[in-house]
Amino acid sequence: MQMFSKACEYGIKAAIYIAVNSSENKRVSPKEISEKIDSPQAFTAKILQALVRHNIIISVRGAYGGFEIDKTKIETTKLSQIVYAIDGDSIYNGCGLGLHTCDENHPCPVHDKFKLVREELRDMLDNTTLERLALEIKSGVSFLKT
Amino acid sequence: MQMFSKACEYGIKAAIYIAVNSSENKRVSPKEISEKIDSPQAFTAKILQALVRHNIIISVRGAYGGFEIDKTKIETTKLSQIVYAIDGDSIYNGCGLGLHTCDENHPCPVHDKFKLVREELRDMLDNTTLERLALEIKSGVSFLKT
DNA sequence: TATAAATAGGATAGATTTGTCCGAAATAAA
DNA sequence: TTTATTTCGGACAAATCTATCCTATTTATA
Ligand code: FES
Ligand code: FES
Repeated sequence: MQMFSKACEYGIKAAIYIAVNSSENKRVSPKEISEKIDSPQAFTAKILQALVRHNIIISVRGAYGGFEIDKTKIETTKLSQIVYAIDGDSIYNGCGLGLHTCDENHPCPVHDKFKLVREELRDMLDNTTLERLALEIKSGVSFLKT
Repeated sequence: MQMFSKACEYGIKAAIYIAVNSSENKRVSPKEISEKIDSPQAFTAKILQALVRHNIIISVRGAYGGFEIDKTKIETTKLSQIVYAIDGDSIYNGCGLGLHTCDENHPCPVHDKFKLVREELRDMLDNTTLERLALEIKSGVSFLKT
């Protein structure tokens, strides 16, 4: 079960790391980020660009630049927004067995159960904020690598 | 969210189609299967071989051959066995954010929630038999394509 | 204005997954 | 025993995902 793509994994962890630092008014570089979340640097930079385009994080070009996230956005940004920016809406639509449409009136054999699991995942993504995840990292309750 | 690989999707649907037919004492060919479940024929044949190697279905070579499944096995085979035969145990282990190990004492930021979703998926796979899925197809409650 | 530092973005390479092709091996029936 | 049929299995091809490299562009500071 590949819940998220690699790109999405890196994006989530990078966003959390940026949130942790922005809460302390520190801008961070792709180099630092990829070291701290254990991800390939150039690939991570690409993913950061996507998060910038979706207005989840802010990039500052030029000397003394880097990535940061608006403090108010740390509180409001949900995991679902990050996943959407990178993987699109594939979480919400699509049949678990690849039928052309996931439809109550024309369900595949695992539709009912699959839908439950997916709903739970959706709730999880919709109800988890960057703020909470960043706090858990700061307090040492959870970790971004190893 | 790619819950199952394409190979796994095809494998599940193929196994159900074979079960439906074996319950009526009909052997089926990869050609017929792939038409009925809307999957690429040669690729599907490869996946069927994996199911044969894992003793989930039986293949009969030569003229009048094809694939079938032991009637007693229709009742006992669980979805989890099919998934395991094709995708391995990736459903049960591995961190949702790619940490080297998924560990209660060193959890990633989404560990608790992720674990819940995964447990639910695991229960679903462990408690769903081929028999029930085949019956739902026969009764027209669910569908294998479109 | 010149320079150094940093992100943006296109081109490309590697890895994995998905999919195809074809000959070999097996089997039932004529 | 021959033939037609069918799965098996290896080689190969295409598509997608992951990852790297290099140059352009932007910006702060001297
Ligand atoms: S139709 Fe397959 S998951 Fe809904
Ligand atoms: S450590 Fe990430 S899911 Fe368990």
